[in-house]
Amino acid sequence: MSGQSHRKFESMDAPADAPRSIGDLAVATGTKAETIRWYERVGLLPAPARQGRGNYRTYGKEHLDRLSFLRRARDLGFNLEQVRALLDLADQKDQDCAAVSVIARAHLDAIERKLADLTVLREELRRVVGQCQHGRIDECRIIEALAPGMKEARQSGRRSARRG
Amino acid sequence: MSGQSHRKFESMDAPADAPRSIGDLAVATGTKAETIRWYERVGLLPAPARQGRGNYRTYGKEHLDRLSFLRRARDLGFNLEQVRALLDLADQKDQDCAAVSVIARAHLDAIERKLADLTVLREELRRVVGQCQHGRIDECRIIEALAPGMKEARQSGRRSARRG
DNA sequence: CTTGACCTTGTAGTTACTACAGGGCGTATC
DNA sequence: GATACGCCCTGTAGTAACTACAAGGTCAAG
Repeated sequence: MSGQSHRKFESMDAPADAPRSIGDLAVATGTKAETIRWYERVGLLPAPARQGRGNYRTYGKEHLDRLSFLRRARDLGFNLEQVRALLDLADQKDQDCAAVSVIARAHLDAIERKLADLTVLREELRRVVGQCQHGRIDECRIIEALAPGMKEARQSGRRSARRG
Repeated sequence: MSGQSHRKFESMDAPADAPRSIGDLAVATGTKAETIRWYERVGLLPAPARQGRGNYRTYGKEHLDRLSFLRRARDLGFNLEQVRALLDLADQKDQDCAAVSVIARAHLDAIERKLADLTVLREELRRVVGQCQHGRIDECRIIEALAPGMKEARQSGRRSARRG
């Protein structure tokens, strides 16, 4: 892949702080090059130096670290606004880290809420699936379970999941 | 809210099959009017009759049922493609309901995978959050957990950058 | 007649990317 | 030197599932 054909920059076996092309950084962090450029455009990654007439981006260790941080936070489910806040905080090394904790805890709470919702949802779907007798549609319990009102009018104002 | 000021159509206390304005339908199903119009535009809800010079949409019970079905399926986490398939199936009442079951089961599987993922994630975040000692950022364990290589970036320490 | 809630259409914004299109650059090989 | 190929560049448009206006028309009450 990268680092064995005619590449311009150092390959991945080179020292970790050697300059890297966007492709190298992409491989090293498991991020597509297009995504990296996009992070730069929206201000999550600083614009790297450009080298040569090709105007190619040249990344160093600080980019690798920052992007790794970003991707790991994304993997943990933080959204980009949160990631941006965390990155800003990480740059202020002499500040109190309480703000970091607040963001992380808020996210943990959100995940726990989502887990609870999904658990309820799973039970309901299990019930729904379990009721299917493989008959014809007009006696299918799945449809019935999904649209209680389609057989007889009934409504209640419960709306909770989704949108979080 | 709806159904007590000078409204054009029947309020929600009226018979369930009375014609409804888009606002009434919105309240009855917990859906925004804009979303209902959007469902119509993408073919998930049939275009209702229009009444009067105002060209207002006029909904009947079949719309209420169909939209309730749609919203309930969305609440259960089906995406719109799946909902569309379910609605199409529900319209073909003499078909076998095995297809419905397949969709529901596939979705149940997806939910179970999502639950497993989220559980892992929660544990990881809990661990991360639990390590915070509320000190300064440059010794914050949360930041460290997100990017082990980053804190040393400008601090002269040198260690090999790991990457999985 | 004015007010104001409601409706209409249409377009653009959201999140977090992804997918091209159309072109330039760098190195290896013939 | 020519060619081939892989990588890079910018810019635009597309995705899901809505949401948020903007600019205007309609209806019923006071």
